[in-house]
Amino acid sequence: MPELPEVETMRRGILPVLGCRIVDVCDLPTAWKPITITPAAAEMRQLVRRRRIVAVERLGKRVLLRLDDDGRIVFEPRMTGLVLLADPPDVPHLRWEMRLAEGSVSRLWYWDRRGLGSVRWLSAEEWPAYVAAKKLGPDALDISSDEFRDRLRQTRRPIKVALLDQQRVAGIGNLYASEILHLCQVHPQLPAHRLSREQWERIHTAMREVLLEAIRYEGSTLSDGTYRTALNQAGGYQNQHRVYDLAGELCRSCRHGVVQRIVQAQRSTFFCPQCQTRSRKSLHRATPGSTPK
DNA sequence: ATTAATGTTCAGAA
DNA sequence: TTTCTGAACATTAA
Repeated sequence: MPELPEVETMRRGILPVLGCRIVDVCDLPTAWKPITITPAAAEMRQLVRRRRIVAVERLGKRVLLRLDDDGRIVFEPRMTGLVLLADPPDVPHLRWEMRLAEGSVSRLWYWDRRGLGSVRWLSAEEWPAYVAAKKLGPDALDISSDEFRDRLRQTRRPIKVALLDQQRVAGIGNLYASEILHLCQVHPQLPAHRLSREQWERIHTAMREVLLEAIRYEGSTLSDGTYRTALNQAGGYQNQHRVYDLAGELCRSCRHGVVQRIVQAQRSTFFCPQCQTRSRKSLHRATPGSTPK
């Protein structure tokens, strides 16, 4: 479940590898099916040994190490992957190791409990082709309001489902989609192609606010505790959630509605039926007594 | 003790 | 073309 804020926190957490030289990389043996690591160990080793790490980047939910030959090592954590500099949660789920020199850290690990994630090396030429093949959209923190609207309004799917489409905008996952729509008071079931310009503006603003605030708190560590920072610390944004996993609780914004859980595209959506209106009209801020029942 | 729920992406079906 | 479903996987709660 690492989404943009969690992956950005990983990126920032491993910044100490900037400028380091790669000594070696190796797959770590695990009791279960190996994760996707390409190219295979021997070839990967040849390709990255002695290369220097010149940038630590992120696109959507992926972390990238750019090397001095413009090749890239790409981590895609999917559900339970972590990029770590120290103190792995356990040893059995360590999947891959990089040894480093000429800097302040000597090891970087990829850890993945469920093993759905991957580690890849892509040449300078392969990287843009990879992004094109995946049809990855612009990063949620880079996209302009106009492009955001242009890309998202071209579907009849519910806005909540559209926000999860990484080909339209990259980085939003199930948790933050609910939080974003709650902040801007847009009903999650509204078809994307029917939203007003004003609503698009509000969603774009809320998207930036929620993601940036979640990064400030170093992401959300849910009750399963899987997500950790690069130094194996829990994030803090789970305590700031307004609707996610809070079904049945009184809405913290309007103090009127009860948070609902519905299912859209086989995923949980949480929202407040009182303040997330189905109307396209602009917001009339809830005034005391104006909304009986 | 078996079953359901969890969450991201992709292949394949409707 | 677009949208929907199921599989991949491991762990925990019911």
